[in-house]
Amino acid sequence: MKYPDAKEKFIETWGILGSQWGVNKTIAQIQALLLISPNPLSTDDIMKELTISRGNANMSLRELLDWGIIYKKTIAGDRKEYFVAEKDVWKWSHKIGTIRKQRELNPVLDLLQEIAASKEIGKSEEEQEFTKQIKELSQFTNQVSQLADKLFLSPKGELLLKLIKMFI
Amino acid sequence: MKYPDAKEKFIETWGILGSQWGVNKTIAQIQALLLISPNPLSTDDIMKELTISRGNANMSLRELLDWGIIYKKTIAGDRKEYFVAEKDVWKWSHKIGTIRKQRELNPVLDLLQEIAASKEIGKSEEEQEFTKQIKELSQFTNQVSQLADKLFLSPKGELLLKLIKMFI
DNA sequence: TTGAATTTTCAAAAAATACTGAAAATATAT
DNA sequence: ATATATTTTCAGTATTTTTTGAAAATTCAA
Repeated sequence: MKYPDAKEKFIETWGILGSQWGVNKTIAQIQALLLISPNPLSTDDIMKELTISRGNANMSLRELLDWGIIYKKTIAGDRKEYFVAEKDVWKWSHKIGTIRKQRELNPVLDLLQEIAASKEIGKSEEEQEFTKQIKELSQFTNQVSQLADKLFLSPKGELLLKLIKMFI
Repeated sequence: MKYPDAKEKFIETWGILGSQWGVNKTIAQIQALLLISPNPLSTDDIMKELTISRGNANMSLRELLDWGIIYKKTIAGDRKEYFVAEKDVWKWSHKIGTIRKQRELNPVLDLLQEIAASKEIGKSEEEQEFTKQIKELSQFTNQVSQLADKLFLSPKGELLLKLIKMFI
């Protein structure tokens, strides 16, 4: 596969992957584009490359900035704003993971814990099964969550991955 | 929180979580409903409980069956089909993880490897940066993927989680 | 200041996704 | 075989999500 095809296919595929996992396609594609770009790109560059509107580009860039996985960059003597991606895979995946865990998973974990701890739920077969399942789910997700936190908090990842490999 | 509220909130929240992660809301809600139900439920039970159409219930149930996280159950002397959830958290999350990895992640991993190995990509600054980023991404995802496989392959999870905790 | 360049906003349009409901197909009892 | 219960299908509809594009706001150089 030659470069232009490989590039297009990568951006396209990254967009599809995003949308399958709840990330807007354009947002994922802009990240992909900036990830592989050796220099900062302006909004116009991005609009042209992905054939999207200014509004869409602007909103998507803002979201990527909010996630902290792209940065603004000014170029001397140029009024336009330019953007660069955080290129360290570990850093940006860490940020995405942390934010999504906090925004989307934590509310569920909190609800599970609240229900699991509730004294108001009775002893009928139905309510017992409910409590049992919620407790198991709560315990399981806490374990996974802890593991994720520890993975993410470890400085680089490679280290831990190697460590884990050793023990399996 | 009393049982009916807790139940409703759990099903609702599980549906929201699903849709944030690319799983149809109804499908997630049906799984939630079956997870906490002490007895098998019929299509009509599910339709009534979630106020959804027969068509929707049928299609969603089929998908959950395809994933292997719910099962059909017949009740003697009753013509209707009933459904039960796989209740072991480790088992059903393992199945979901495996299927989604295979369907959605593997194509991306394959593409990354193909590009990373391509001899057709040149030496311009742009193409070098491209190859570099693809290689890093490929290496990183392979590590994560291997870790995930090993986690999922370990018989129960608890074991490994404890092991990991020990070494952190 | 003024005005041109640039960015932001957001109502409206388009696209993607999910859901309904009734007809068709299938299964089962008599 | 026939009638009845049950399940499946899918065209049409509704809903949600995404995108556009042009007006408003902002920035900045002269």
